[in-house]
Amino acid sequence: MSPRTKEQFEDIRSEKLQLITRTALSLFSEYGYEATSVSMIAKKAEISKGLLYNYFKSKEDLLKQIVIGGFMDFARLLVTEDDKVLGKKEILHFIDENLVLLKSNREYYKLYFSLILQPKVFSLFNDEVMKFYYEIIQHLFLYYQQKGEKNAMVKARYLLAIFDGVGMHYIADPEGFPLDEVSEMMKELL
Amino acid sequence: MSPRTKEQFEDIRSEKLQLITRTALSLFSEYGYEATSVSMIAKKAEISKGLLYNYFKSKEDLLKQIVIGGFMDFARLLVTEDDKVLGKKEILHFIDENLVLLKSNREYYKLYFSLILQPKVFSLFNDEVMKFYYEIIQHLFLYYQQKGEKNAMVKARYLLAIFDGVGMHYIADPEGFPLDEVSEMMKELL
Amino acid sequence: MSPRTKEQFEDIRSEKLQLITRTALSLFSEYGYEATSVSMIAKKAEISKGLLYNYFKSKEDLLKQIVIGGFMDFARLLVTEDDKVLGKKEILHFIDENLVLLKSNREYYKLYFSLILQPKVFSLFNDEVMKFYYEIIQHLFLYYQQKGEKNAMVKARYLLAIFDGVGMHYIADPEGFPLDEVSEMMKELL
Amino acid sequence: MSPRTKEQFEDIRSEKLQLITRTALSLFSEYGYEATSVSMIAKKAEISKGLLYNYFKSKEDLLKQIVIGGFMDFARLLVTEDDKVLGKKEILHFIDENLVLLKSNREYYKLYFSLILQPKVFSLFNDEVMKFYYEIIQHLFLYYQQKGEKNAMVKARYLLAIFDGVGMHYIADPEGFPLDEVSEMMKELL
DNA sequence: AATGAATGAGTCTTCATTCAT
DNA sequence: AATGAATGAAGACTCATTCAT
Repeated sequence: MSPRTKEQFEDIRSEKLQLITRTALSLFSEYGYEATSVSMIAKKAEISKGLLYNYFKSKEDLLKQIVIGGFMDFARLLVTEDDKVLGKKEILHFIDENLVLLKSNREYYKLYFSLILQPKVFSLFNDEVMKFYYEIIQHLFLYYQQKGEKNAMVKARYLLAIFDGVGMHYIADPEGFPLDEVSEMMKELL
Repeated sequence: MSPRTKEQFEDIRSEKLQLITRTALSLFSEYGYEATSVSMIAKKAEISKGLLYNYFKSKEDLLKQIVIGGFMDFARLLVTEDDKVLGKKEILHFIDENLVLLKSNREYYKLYFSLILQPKVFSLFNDEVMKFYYEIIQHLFLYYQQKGEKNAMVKARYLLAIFDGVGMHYIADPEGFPLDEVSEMMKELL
Repeated sequence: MSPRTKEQFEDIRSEKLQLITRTALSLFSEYGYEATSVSMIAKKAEISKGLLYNYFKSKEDLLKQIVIGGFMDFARLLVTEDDKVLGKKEILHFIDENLVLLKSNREYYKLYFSLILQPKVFSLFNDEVMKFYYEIIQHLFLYYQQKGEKNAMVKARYLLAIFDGVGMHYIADPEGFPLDEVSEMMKELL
Repeated sequence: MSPRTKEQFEDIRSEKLQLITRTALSLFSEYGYEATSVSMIAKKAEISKGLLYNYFKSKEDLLKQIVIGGFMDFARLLVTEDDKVLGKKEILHFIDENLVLLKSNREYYKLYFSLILQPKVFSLFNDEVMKFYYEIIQHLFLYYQQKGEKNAMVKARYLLAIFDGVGMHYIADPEGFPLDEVSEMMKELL
C-alpha cells in the first residue's frame, strides 16, 4: 500500500494496455477488424477476455484507440510552428517522413486503409479524420497559393489523393511497389 | 394452368436477379459488406431470405457476382485491338472513360474501395483483381517505354496508384473533390 | 378423351410413380433419409418438385410407400396356406428366399436397416413392422414347439435376431461378409 | 474477488461436460441425432445454446464424443494380456460382460444402433468402428482356429453378426426379448 | 400433368459482453 | 487486477411445402 505499489500498478496498466493494443493491431491488420474476435486477441495476448474489458470498454473502443493513436503519429509530421505557411523544404520533409512512417508501420497502415472506406467503421472516426484531412489540405493549399499556383486548391487535393493512392499501393504490394522512386516523382509536383 | 414457358421463367429470374443485385450493392455500399445482413437485403428487396439463396449460393457469392460484374465494365475500357501498344490517345480515352464510370457508378466504387484492402474479403477476388492490375500496369509500362521514358515501370505503377488515390478521394467526397480538374492534371503525366 | 387416353394417363402415373420411388430409394439409401432433400430427388428423377407432390403428399409419405413396399416383398416369403404350421422345408425355403431378396435388394435393405432403429422415423412404421415381426415369431415359435423344443419362444426370437444381425452385417460389408456360408450355419439351428 | 482457482474451473467444466453429454445422449437416443436440435439439448440441460459450443466444437463433435466414449467402454471388454489368443473362458466372459453393458447402457446402444447404418452420420466414425470390428473378428477367428474349426473366419463373422442382431433386438424390445436365455444359446456356438 | 419461383420456420453456429469469484 | 464460464441476440443458410401459371 506504499506509493511505489501504486506506481507499479500503473506500470502494469500501461504495459498491459500496450500489449493488448499491439496484439489487436497485429490481428486486425492480418484478418480485418470484423474477422478478428475478442477471444482471438485475448488468446494471442495471453490474457483473459475479462481483462481486456478492464482496459477498453468495447471492441469498438479498442479499435478507436488504435486508429486514433496511429493517427496522432501521422499528425505530428505536419506540426509546424503555429500557422506559418509551409515552405517547399517542409513539404519535402513531410513527404519523406511520411515514407518512413509508412515503411515502419505497415501493419497500422494496412489496418488504416482497410478501414478508411468502410462505411460502418469509418463513421467512428469521421470527425477526427475529416478535421485532419482538411487541415492538411489547408496547408498544401497555402503552399501552392504562396507559390503563385493558379489551381492551388485543386493541386492540394490532388497531392493528397496521390499520397493515399501511393500509400495504398505500397501497402498492397510492399515488395513490388517502387516506393522510393515514386516518392521522388511526387516531389516534382511541388 | 399449363406451366409457365421457359421464357417466362427466364424473365422472372433475370428480373429478380437484378433486383437482388441492385439492392445488395446499394446496402453493401452504404453499410459495408460485413455489416449488411442477408435479412436486410431480403427485407429491402421485399423478398424472402430463402429466395435470395435461389439465386446466389451464398452471401459471399452475391458479393462476388457484384464485384466481378463491375470489374468487367472497367476491364472493357482497356480492351484494345489485340496487343497493340497503346498510344497517347488511347490512354487519354482510358482516363476519360474511367471518370465517366466513376461518376456513374459511385455505389459500386464505394463498395470496391471498401473491399480492396480488407484481408478476409479481398482474398475472394485476389486472383482476378491481381491479374487485371498487372495487365493495366503492363499496358502503361509499354506506353511509357515506347515514349522513351527511363523509368517506365515506375511511372506505370505511379500512375495506377494515382488512379486509385483519386478515385478514393472522389468517392469519399464526391461533392467536394474536383474530379475533372484533377483528371486534367493527371493527363500531364502522360 | 377416349378410354385409351385415360389408360395412357394411368400408365404415365404409374411410370412416374415408379421413377420417383426408385430414385428416392437410391438416394435415401446412399445418403440417408434426412440428408436427402426433395430437391435432390426431383433433380435426379428429372422432374419438378411440384410433380413429386402430385404423387406423394409429403416426403414422409414417400418414405413410407417405399418402406412398406419393400416390406410387402419380404412378407410374401412367409405366406403359407393359411395358418398351417411350417415344416422344416418351408423354413429352409424361407431362409433361402430371404438371402435372394437380400442380395438383390441391397439398396432397400440398406435403407431399411438405416431406419429400423431410428426413433423418429421408425415410429412411422411401428405398427406395421411390429405386427409383422410378431407374425414371424409366431411361425417360428410354432415350428420349434412342434419339433418338441423346450425353449421354443426363446429359439424363435433368437433366430429372428440372427436374421437381422446377419442381414445387417451383409449390408454393411457385402463383399467381405460370407453370406452363403453363414446361412448354412443358420440352418443348423433348425 | 480473486479469480477462481484452476481446480474450481476444472470442476465446473467437467460437471457441465457431463451434464451436456448425458442430456444429449438421452435426447439423441430418444429422438435420433438429426431430429434432436441443439436448442433442445440446451433447453433440457438448462444452459444457453452458446455454452454448449464452449464445450464442443459442433453438434457433430458432441455426437462423436458420445459415441467414441461409449465405444471405449466396449473396447475395454476385449483387452487381453497382449496378443494372447483368447480361450473359451475369456470369450464367455466377453459375452457376459457385453450383456451387462447392454443392459446398463441401453440409451447408448439405442443411439449406437440408430447410427450404425446411417450413411452420412456413420462416416464420422467409420475408421474407429471398422478398426475395432476387425480387431474383434481377428480375436474370434484365432479362437476358432486354435479350436481346430474348419471355417474359423466364417464362424467369427457369424458370431459377431449374432452379437449385433441380439443387441438390436434387445434394444428394440427390452421387456420382451429374452436376453439371458438367448445369450446362453450363443455360448453353444463356442 | 407439370413447372420452378417463392416462402418462412427452423437449423447450426458465432461472438461481444457480463459477472461471480 | 484477473479469470473464463455463461449468456443471448444475431448471423448465414436449408428445405419441405405451396401456388400461380
